Amino acid sequence: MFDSASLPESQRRIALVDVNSFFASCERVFDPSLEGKPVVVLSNNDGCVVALSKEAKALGVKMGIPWFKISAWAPSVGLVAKSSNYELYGDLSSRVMSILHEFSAHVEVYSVDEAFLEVKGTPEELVALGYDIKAAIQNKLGLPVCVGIGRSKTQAKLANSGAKKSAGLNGVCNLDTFSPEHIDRIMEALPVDNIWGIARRLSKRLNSMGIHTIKDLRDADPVRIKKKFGVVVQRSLYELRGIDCIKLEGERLVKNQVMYSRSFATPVTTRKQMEEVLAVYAQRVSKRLRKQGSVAGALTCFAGTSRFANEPFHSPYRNAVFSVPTNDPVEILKAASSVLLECVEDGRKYVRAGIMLHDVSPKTSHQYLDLFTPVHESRQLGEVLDTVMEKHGAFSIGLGAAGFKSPRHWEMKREMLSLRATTRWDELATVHAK
DNA sequence: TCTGGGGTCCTAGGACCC
DNA sequence: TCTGGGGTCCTAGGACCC
Repeated sequence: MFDSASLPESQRRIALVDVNSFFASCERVFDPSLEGKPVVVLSNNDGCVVALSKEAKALGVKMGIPWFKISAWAPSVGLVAKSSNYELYGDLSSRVMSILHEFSAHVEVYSVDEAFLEVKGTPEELVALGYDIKAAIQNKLGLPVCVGIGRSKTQAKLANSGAKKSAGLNGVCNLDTFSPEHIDRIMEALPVDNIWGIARRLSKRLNSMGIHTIKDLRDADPVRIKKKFGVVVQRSLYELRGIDCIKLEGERLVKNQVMYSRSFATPVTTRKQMEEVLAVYAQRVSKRLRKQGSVAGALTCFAGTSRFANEPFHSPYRNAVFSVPTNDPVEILKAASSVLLECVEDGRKYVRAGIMLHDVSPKTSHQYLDLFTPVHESRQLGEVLDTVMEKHGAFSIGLGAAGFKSPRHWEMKREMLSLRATTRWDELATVHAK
């Protein structure tokens, strides 16, 4: 463990550790033949590109492009596509995070592939620490990371993108090692939307006020910025100056909102089919809720036709409130279908649907009387479904319309799936001796 | 033919209260 | 006929993130 306790508070810094092209790098861990090749990972249904290796970026492939638009061209440039394998990524992610805990007592897991760490030390010590972290994750997992270090999360983000872009830094960038003049030059060269928290809309409005670069925002008047853009942009401004306003948080294990939503492999066109969909989705969303030990007080249920079709875009959604907070799949299904099915129209081509649960709270906080406990919940139906599916597969049991043995036509398509090598015994990687 | 999924935080405005 | 002002809570929607 890096001992930071004896160092003064003024040497406290924030490091952002981020796995390079995370999904693509995970694919490479168990398929070394992908090393050095352009690789993309596709969203569910093999729809769009959601992750790209550096070689794929160099070919000009863009994040979010639909796979069907480049699949014919891909072989001619050696571009390899993989379906997303979230089981594998999730497992490697938790291994990365546990390694990071060896380097700091305070780690905030920010997303599947990045974390903020509290670190202390002189600028040189912190650069050395960055290389240690990088080497540990490379050696233990075979995943490449970059480390950015600054006085605030926003500075750490900026440093991290520097570490990624500038080959001379070898993947570690500590802003404290640059002179103020050098930092000015860096900030002057970067458009304001390179900042964490400033995207297209805000940067357009900032531009119209004459704020074009990161330096422009850093040096702007905070009061004026707050008045025009609110506290969020003002915080970014202070963070750029090195005042940390966005505190390091603990890991958020319990979500305030839980959603299950999927696009269909082929459109759903009738209420009857939509009812099947909701039955499956209710089961899955309630499983997520039970997994974090919560109950929900309300839900939103939605469906949508394609934005890209000739027919007018139609996306009905409805809310429902439970009389008693619940995680019971039967209650969730009843509520979802009663509100959504009345606004779903036979004959339309729905391409997606979802169920979102709100007012999520810990189950233990509701010590309500037996009288008010939904009858299915009192029989632990949700847990029974979880157990049977765990043992006999996702289609072995289901609620009402979802209780079919075979997959439905609208179920997800993943044609280029890699092995779930770290979580399934029957999908272990095979090593071939030469 | 084929265009992702799962979150967070903030704000403005309405409802309601005294 | 006249019709305040301040506070809180809730919700929908916007913007952002990965």
